[in-house]
Amino acid sequence: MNQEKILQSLIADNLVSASDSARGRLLREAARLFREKGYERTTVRDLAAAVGIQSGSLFHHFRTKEEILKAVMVETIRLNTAVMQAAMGEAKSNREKLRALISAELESINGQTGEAMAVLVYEWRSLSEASRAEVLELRDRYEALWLDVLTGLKEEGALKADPFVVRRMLTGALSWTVTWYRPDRGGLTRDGLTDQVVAMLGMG
Amino acid sequence: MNQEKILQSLIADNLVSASDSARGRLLREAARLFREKGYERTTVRDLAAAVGIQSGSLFHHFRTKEEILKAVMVETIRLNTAVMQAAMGEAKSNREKLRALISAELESINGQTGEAMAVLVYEWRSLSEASRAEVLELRDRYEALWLDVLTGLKEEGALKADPFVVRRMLTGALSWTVTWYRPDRGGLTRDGLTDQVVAMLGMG
DNA sequence: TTACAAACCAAGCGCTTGCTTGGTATGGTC
DNA sequence: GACCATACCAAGCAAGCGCTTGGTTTGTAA
Repeated sequence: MNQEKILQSLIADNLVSASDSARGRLLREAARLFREKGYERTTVRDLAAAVGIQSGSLFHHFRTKEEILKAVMVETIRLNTAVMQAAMGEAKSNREKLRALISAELESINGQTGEAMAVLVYEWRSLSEASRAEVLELRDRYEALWLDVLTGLKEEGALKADPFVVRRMLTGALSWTVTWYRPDRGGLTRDGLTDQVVAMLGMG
Repeated sequence: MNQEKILQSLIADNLVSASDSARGRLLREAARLFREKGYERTTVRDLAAAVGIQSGSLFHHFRTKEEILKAVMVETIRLNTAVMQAAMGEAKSNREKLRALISAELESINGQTGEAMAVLVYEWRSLSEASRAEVLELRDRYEALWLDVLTGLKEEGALKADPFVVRRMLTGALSWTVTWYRPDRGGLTRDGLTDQVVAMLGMG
């Protein structure tokens, strides 16, 4: 699988942690807890218990609790940016690229990295000013992928509305799916959901 | 103004607090602080300082800190449901009703009640199970307004996608505007933004 | 076997938190 | 003038918080 190869190379470059490492396991549990209870309501004792160590031992791996939150966010953006770039690489036209982006973002939000993506959306206020800047810079690079495609579609005349406005509407609509979309519980498949979004934009 | 009359009658029925009452002032400041820093990071000392009293005096008006959060949410939903019903009452067709709903929700999110609406979206995890149920019941009544109109449009053939899916996409897209839309800072007016959303649904 | 760093534990410090308590000022009612 | 409810203050308690500390176990390599 392509996504697996991307993950491997990111791990090799030390840009994200392997999920079977101590650090990776901690970050996965942290994402789960942060999403479930929120960052502030999750204590370092909760985090430690989730990976089976004492609370003090956390601070051997991370200097502060906030650093854990930042790591969850940074690694998630890195992974998803790489996955997006790969998904787009296979598409020829801008229409196909847009569909690939929508599908990939739905996968990010509702798949393996879903919990971390929710943390990214809901918990940015808990970051310090410095960490926020760092995360935002990565986020900007991710957003540039979208804007390139949408601007292309605008120039082709396929899109009438402002690319920035459309991207922002899509950000809200797609990230909100995390609160209601359950692909397992019958009904809509991920492809079906992607179809609906594309149709909503008048690009079916 | 019509909205003012609605507010007056809700105040008379004791369903929302007058903004010049002690309770109303506290709830307004609470919404501001909860949105700005998040519920957990806002201390009762912050809240008390914002209205110029001692922290202990808060508990003369509310039994717990959580009760303040619940009150912010409950009163906001009550007000916005009433405003929505009024906005829809003036519309004839389902198309007009949908436009009225979108416009009114954008107003809720980006106008006076914007801070409270953001709290409603971001802070529900901080509610106890009991409070959450109470808020959700009010929320369901609010959502029914949307679903009635969207289902009507579906039956008329004006809408192709599933009403539930469309409503959920709209919920995400519209509530997300709070993070980027600044009507004061030039550019898009509220009407212009409403136009773009309507057009996005193929109903321009 | 020795040496040493990484990973962890047990205990608890210092601080902040939500909330309680006992008491006081104010204004209206009989 | 006595009474009382409402709104508030000043002080602080008990619990929980992030994080530190000093010491122990575990894995690796010479």
